[in-house]
Amino acid sequence: MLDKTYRPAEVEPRHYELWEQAGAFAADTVSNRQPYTIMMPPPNVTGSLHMGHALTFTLQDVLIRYRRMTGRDALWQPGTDHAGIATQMVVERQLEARKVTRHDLGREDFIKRVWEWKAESGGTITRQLRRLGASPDWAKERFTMDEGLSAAVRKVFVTLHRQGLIYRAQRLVNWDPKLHTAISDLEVEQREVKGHMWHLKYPVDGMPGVFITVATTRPETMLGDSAVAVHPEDERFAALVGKMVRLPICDRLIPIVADEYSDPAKGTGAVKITPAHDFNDFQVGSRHGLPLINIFDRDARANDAVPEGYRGLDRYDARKKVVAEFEALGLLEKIEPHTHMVPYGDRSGVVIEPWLTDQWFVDAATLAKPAIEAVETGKTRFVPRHWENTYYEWMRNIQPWCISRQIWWGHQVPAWYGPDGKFFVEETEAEAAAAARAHYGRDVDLTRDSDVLDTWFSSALWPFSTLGWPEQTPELARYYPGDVLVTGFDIIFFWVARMMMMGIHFMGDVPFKDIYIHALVRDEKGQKMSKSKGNIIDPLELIDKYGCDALRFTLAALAAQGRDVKLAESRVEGYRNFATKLWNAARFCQMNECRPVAGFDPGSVKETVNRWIVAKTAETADKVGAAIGNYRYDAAALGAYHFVWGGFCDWYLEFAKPIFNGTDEAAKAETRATAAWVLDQILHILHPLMPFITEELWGQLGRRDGMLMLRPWPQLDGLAAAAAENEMDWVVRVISAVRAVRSEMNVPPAAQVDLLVAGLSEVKRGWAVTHADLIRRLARLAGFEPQAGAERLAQASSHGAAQMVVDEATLVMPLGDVIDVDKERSRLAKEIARLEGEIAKVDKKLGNADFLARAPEEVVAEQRERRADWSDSMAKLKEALERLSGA
RNA sequence: GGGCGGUUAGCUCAGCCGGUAGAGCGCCUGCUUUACACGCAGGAUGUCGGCGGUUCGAACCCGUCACCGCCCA
Repeated sequence: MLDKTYRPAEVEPRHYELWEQAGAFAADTVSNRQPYTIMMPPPNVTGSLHMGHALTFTLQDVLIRYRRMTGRDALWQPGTDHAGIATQMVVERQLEARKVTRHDLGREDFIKRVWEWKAESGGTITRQLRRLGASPDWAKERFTMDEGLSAAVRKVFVTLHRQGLIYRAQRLVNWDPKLHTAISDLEVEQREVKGHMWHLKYPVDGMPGVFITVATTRPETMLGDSAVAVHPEDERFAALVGKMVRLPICDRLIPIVADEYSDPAKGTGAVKITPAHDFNDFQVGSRHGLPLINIFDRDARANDAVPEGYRGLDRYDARKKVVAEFEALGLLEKIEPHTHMVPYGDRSGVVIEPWLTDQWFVDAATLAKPAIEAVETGKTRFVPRHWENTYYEWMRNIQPWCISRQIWWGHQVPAWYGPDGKFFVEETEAEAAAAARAHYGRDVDLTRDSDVLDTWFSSALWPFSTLGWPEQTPELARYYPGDVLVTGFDIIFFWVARMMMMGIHFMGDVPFKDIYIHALVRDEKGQKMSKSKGNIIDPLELIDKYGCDALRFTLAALAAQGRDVKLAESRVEGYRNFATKLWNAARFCQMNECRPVAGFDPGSVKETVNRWIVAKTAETADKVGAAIGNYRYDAAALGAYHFVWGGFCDWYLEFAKPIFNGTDEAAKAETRATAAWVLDQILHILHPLMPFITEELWGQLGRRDGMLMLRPWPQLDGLAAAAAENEMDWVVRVISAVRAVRSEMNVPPAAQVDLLVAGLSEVKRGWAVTHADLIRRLARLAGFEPQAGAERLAQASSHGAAQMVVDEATLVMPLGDVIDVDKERSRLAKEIARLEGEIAKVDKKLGNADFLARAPEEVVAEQRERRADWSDSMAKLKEALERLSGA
């Protein structure tokens, strides 16, 4: 016998282990089933499970479990990425505690230390994924720094380099002065900052007393100015173009140039140009052939290119000194408060410095073209579709991708430098040596480029590198391209776009057919969860408290397309209650000996209740399956919830009670078998959403051949039963009507009252007789007379009665002294008034000639029918009111 | 400044192709009905953001405004 409540903590680890041991998660590469592939977006190896992971992996697991059940050879490819900067920072922080830097250790030892750390702590997130019930093919788990994946990275790098799509160049990059590395545009966060606009006066050379005033938010960069720019059509400065200014402090002559970059409406209309420290100025500089004066070192401290007193100052100290000196010179015109955007490194949190360095770049624009086309032509489809705009936006304006990073943890750039700086890009050192020998005509000492590649470079290869590429493995042939990529919108640029580019370039086909973009999980007030706000909800805590299935079900139910997921704990609690409800329904079935019957044919049941529930079950299986197939997780969850609670538990099991307590042995046996069958179907239908409780119940409710997880999804065709549905719906309506009136008229639940029914059609009279027992029971009736005549009605109501109308029939509940006749009168009057209102609305429509002429026939017919029904009901209610007047 | 999304019950959100506005939670009333109080039964609550338009008919389509959120510059 099942316990009274479901205890997830005892059940979940057990089933997970059984599944994993049985190899239930494994894809079957040699099977002849059609593959279904999901590439798991690899979480950072440093990571631990947060709510965003819980959402994305729940959604993926729902898909993969569903497809597995529908007979597909399902591969959910798991793994983690090495998260270059993040991981290096973790290990450096550990070293810091012992007052050691990575430089003290040296590169080789440091990397060894990172691997050690990975071995110890790198499995956190994959262990936590198991707690979420995720069912990827763990045997195929990969890591972006694996030998195989590293080989793929080298191959891609070398190939793209030979194709001219990777090149080395000196350009301004986003330099992180704390981490001492370049980072990509995407890793830069623009923050609004309240700063100042300093107005600096530059004396024009050869024109004593004439100044040109420039406005800047970064006065310290004037040390690297190589021009002042004004708009070519700005008359205020026309006379000055071509003149020189004598740069204060530096005592350097720099030109005044005309360039459209200068906005006459902004600041003073004249702008200082520092080509080596500003992306826009860099452009201006190259248009006018201006020198690039780099004034900072890698820490963003002033270097030797500036006057002596400034050398070694960091940028903010240099700023103060510059401003002070301008003031002392009388060249500081004014300071205005000014709010502007300042770039911050998303990892280090320090202000990023545009800095001139040698870096490796990918020609992203070239790779983007076919990737854009793939979405335009529908080879890859975004769901919801509007995300393709975001994708296009970025892809069509894509900039060269700086892929080198000045850190140690990652894939080292496969380029070797000869003594003269000439480099050789090869997959191995030996090949580089051979290339060098061919070039120099002798063996030379080569030095490998010390940079590593952006983590996203290796992640971009994930859809094929994990399958063995560049080897032509059976997995690669079978599982590429994937069916769907499930991820958050925040990663479209970082990752989705890059997988598209690399997949198409190297595999000749898109990496996935669908891209399902889900929203962010926010707190119940819609705020983004963050440590600083302290509003983080830990999925593992929710799992501990409510069970994994409750959390999964909640996330699925809230994952409506195009909406943020606003998570309130009360929702999780509610779905925990749903799990308990299911558990207790199963317990009830068990107590009533509803055991699965071998060879049970749901199509052959005789009892109306059974035909009815069988049909509803089939509908639900279809609906839920279709919803999952269309990524309508909310519809899948709510459809299942509604059927299980609102159909099976609330009605079917209640209908079954009188049968179980009755004497019709054939009906009893059939109902037991049906209940067991329906429950089994429910377990199947709910399994992708709630894998643990369903597996547990599956095990407890019968002797089974295998685990639920590997059972086929219910294919229930030909079980529709419209007649049975009409019949049972009517029974439900009658019972509901009686209950509502009892409640409204304050008839105590314990009071057993009679019910008389008059005016039933012949068909419904048959239904009433068939279901008399259960109507009596569920409406808590003593006597039930389905064929009361008019005089019986009059007689019964003359002593005080509650009356109601269901379709063509009038129901009378004699209540004698219990009833407050006035209250019943006003209740009936209110109901009549309501119907009058409805009828008036329909009459207005039907009285409109345009409506009759233009609306489709069936809509008009429907309105007519509705009117007829309502007016019948109203007439009956009026009669009821008449009868009561005599009381 | 450009783009996207949103505005429906107290809260969180559904609402397919335009044709009687729904769910969960919360709230109120009653209930030891032999599966379940993590429950049962019943109930109340709507200017579908504003305005204008299209239409026989608009929560839904179009325009516009307001507000909220996000992305990009």
